[in-house]
Amino acid sequence: MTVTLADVAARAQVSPATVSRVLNGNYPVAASTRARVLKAVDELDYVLNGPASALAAATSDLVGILVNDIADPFFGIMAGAVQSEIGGPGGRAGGERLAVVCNTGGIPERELTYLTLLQRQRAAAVVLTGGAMEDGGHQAAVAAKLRKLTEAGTRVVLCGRPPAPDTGAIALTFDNRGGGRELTEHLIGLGHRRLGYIAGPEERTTTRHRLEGHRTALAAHGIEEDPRWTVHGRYDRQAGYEATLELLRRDPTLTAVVAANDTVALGACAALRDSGLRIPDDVSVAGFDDLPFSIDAVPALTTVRLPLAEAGARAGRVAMGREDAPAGGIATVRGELMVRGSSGRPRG
Amino acid sequence: MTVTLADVAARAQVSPATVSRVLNGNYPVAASTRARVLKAVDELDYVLNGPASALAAATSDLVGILVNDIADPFFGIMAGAVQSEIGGPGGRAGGERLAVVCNTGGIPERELTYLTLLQRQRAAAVVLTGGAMEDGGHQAAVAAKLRKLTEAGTRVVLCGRPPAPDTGAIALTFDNRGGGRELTEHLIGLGHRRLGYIAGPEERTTTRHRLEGHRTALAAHGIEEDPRWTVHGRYDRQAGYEATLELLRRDPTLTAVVAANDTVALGACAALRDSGLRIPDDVSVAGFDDLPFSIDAVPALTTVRLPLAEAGARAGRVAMGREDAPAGGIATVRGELMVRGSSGRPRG
DNA sequence: TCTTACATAGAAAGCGCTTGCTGTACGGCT
DNA sequence: AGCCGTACAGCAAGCGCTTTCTATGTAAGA
Repeated sequence: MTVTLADVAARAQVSPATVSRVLNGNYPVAASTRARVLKAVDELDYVLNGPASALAAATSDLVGILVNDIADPFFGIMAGAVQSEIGGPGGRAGGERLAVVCNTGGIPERELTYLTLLQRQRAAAVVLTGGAMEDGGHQAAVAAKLRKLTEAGTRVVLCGRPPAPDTGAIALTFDNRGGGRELTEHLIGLGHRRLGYIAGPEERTTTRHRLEGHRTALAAHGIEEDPRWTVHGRYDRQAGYEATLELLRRDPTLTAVVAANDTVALGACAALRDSGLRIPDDVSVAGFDDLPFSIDAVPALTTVRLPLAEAGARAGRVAMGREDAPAGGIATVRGELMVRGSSGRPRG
Repeated sequence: MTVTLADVAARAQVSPATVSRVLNGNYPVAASTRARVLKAVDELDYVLNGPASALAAATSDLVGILVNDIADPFFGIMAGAVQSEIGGPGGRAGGERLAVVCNTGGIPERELTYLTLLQRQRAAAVVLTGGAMEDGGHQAAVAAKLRKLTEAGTRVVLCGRPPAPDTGAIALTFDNRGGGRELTEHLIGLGHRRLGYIAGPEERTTTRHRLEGHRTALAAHGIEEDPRWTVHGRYDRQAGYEATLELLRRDPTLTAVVAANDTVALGACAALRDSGLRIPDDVSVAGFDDLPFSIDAVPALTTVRLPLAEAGARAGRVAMGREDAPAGGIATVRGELMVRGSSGRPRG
């Protein structure tokens, strides 16, 4: 049998109530008593029963973090930052909180299941990172779930995700549209007029917003877009590789390739190299996110830097109520254009 | 007030016991009754109270995964694989389990705190990934904790970590020593005799084992190592960059640089390039792990591929009792040498 | 027809903790 | 000296669920 509060109480010659109060430190206990209790706890190697405590107190110290792909540093960086702020071990603030990182794999139903699981655990807060799926029914279902959570007192923060109106969720949204526009404008400014675009999976807000930004820039400069210039694919290297080959096949005269994110851009670079094209002399390449490895690409990747760690940290603080929510519950986080070696003037 | 089991019972005109049994499906319930209960659950939007359930049943559906750095794909890939196997949402197997990814940041005390937190939550299983710290006291403390956990019925699996004897923990250990040896032998085989080594942080098993492998190879070929050829640093790009400059400063005649992992190797490449040296013509570079971006380095990185996803998946299955533990509770996972463009014959 | 067994459903006793309320000293007042 | 406020400590009632044991209705066996 494991050691219980009562065992500690018996050994310290006090009531269980007193032990509980010593452990929670939310009620006056005489120093001598406290010492006696602590000694007993130590001697018996007592560990609080989390579920019992959560049940009785109707609160929990679990914080959920939903990510699309935990193996992708884009999410890893945000998740790590959130975690560092929620006052888990190492965080100075109050009680120890346990961060639960949930990997949805970008699968709508999994996202919902995890939210239910978190709701079941009576999570103290939930942070949803990354773009949302655009399937109508799913969005409504998620919104309903989020509303339930906030109503039950769980703080919900969206990090790098569009706002979810009327759910009580706080949103720190990335300005994907603005970043996309800026990036493409940079290329247009260099003289590019024929730009391929490798978009992410369809039905994703991130994908759509970045693409919209790209198109806005084209339109603003009177560039008519050829439908063949856009290819959709997953957010991974291989998709970038294949999409680039496809782009090249469709229109070998392209002078630039804009990728939905850095990982995809890396695949694009590989495809271009394998096709005997030089970067940026023959074709310029641009990514998005500015993940750590982007600067190590050769040539270094021109991209839009998203302050992932900062945004994650802020999301964590907001989730813990340690920082005020932005006005209106919505804040926009801007990206910063990073011009590097992979983009240059088009040939000729 | 939130909806409770009793509410559902009342609405379905059955006892709470019956509702519980329908929900858990571990006791015969007439089909008609079950349907009625399920209907009530649906209508009331009932969500089980996790803590209460865990308390009463003395079990929990939480599975902990400890990682050193969640922003590092090395850990992200393993964590994702573990998670995909523990039967969380998406996993077909039985109950929904919640994976708790805990970021220790490589800090000993945090590791311990997280283990206590997991113990407090009565986690069903715990997977510890990556190398262990070699601080004696800490190791003993962790071992004691692990023993407690296994004694309490929590399954403990070490993934990519040396075995912890007498703790009841199951170990899937990476053959870092063998990989390190093979890698260096490859370079020696190419003709290198003056090899720099950028090791990871000291007091880490991974660091030590890889370095030992390297030295074993040198010794086997009668190469006397110059103490100046080894530099320690963090497992990140910047550390690799700085260490490489330091190495070059100490001995400009080095013809190869072996890094503790791929990320460090990338930093090394950058430093070499910035120093006007060509890879591999002037200096060969090698990494370890074969993370996804390694193949995109220019030239592609010679490295040792560790089957992170496979190991993680296996660890997950073992943790769930879905796969038998290896004989003796210890299995060694080998790496595979990947020879690519970053290594070549030394000049001259 | 009466017993024996089986399939379900309910009653109730906790699981280990928190917390509102109720003592009980003790020191400082008037 | 008598009273009250303060500072602790304990009692006991749950928190919402699981599960053992018991009760009941029914089908099968004698």
